[in-house]
Amino acid sequence: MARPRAVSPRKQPAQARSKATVAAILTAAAQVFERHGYAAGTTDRIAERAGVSVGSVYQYFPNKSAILVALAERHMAEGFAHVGALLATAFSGGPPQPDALLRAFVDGLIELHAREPKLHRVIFEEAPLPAVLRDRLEQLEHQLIEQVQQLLAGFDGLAVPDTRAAAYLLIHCVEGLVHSFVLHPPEGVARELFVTETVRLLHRYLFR
Amino acid sequence: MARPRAVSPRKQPAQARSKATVAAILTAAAQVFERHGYAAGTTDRIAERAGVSVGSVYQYFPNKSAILVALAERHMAEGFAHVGALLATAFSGGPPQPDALLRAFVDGLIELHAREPKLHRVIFEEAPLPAVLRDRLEQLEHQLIEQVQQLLAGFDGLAVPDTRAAAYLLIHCVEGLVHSFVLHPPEGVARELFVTETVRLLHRYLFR
DNA sequence: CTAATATGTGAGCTTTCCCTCAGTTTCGCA
DNA sequence: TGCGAAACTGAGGGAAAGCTCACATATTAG
Repeated sequence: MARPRAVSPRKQPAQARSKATVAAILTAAAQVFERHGYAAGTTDRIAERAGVSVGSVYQYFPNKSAILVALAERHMAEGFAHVGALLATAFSGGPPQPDALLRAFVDGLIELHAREPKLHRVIFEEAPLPAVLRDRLEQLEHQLIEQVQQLLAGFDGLAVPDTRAAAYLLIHCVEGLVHSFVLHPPEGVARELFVTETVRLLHRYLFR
Repeated sequence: MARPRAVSPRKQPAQARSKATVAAILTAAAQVFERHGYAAGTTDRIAERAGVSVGSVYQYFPNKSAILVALAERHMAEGFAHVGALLATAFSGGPPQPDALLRAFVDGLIELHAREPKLHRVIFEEAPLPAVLRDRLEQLEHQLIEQVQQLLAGFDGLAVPDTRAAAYLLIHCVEGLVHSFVLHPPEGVARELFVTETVRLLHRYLFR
């Protein structure tokens, strides 16, 4: 198990064929990582699942870690697109009711996690992400908190002493709840009930 | 990297010397897993750090996974003892005020996570725990939910429609929040503020 | 003191896995 | 159709990690 060396430049896919190969590799990698985790998700297995030889994998990815990074970037891009679209909808009819917004947020996060739940876990919990990505994630979280904070500041009837702390709690509370809910679906708590209760929790925390 | 084979029986430490060895191995393993993670926490490194040879490690643990399991069991035992003592204190002067109880709960969980935060992460997120332990954990979670549910049912002024759902939300919300807080300490949200706000969140969710 | 047992050692066997590269096939184009 | 470039192949090199075992040392019992 050689340590990943300095990232060497790799070919960019030019022909349609090679683009399909890269796509197949990423899809396969997602499946393999989901099933086996990162450590046991070998590049040979990824290649096999993609219907391609190992050599082809290393034509486009300098090492195994790069595959994970590409996957993480794709996952995050999809996530932001999804949530963005959702918020756009919520805002489409003028400033939305807080409850509608909260519900959209919770629902969106569930969809997001439910999309590739195990992969999400591998990316954000199990695998050793390069420092670059870790930093980027942290930065994104800061931005998110800032945005939520400003959103909160625009609401009437707010009952929190510190909007920054409130934004922090809000985000991590929802993230934690949804994460648990998707990864270990509880008995006796259906999705509808879960969402309703989560929204109620947030509402009562935020508003008087 | 050989796959862990069927667990073979190992010696139990009999003399004082070997008990010390086992203790040293566990301590070393905790440190090594904290620093390097599970996959990169090699048995050679653990042995070196413990000041013993690899052979000694394999006298008492059939494989690397068994070391993690022992560590997990110790971690969990300490955790339950800690929380148990804390709740006992909270109940020592008759039935406690909900807020005092919630605060004790949140504080206790923070202490618990802050004790060995990285090891906690390795055990519960990164490493592939054997199915047996996974099951036991799930069972413990069920019990915890049940207990919290009964505790809730004894309170006056409850404002939740479904105590089981409320217990579920309560536990996972706190767990998620504390987990984030300890592992990625936020800027601008001190511990005191964090605890106060978390308690407030829980209180407002639960009570009218 | 001596024998029996418990504990400890560490070189190295075996397996696994990342990754390379010499050679082959396919594609785009004139 | 033929040629250069792009894409692909897969056996195997090299290195790391889990684990063993023949041997050495410490402890205890009689």
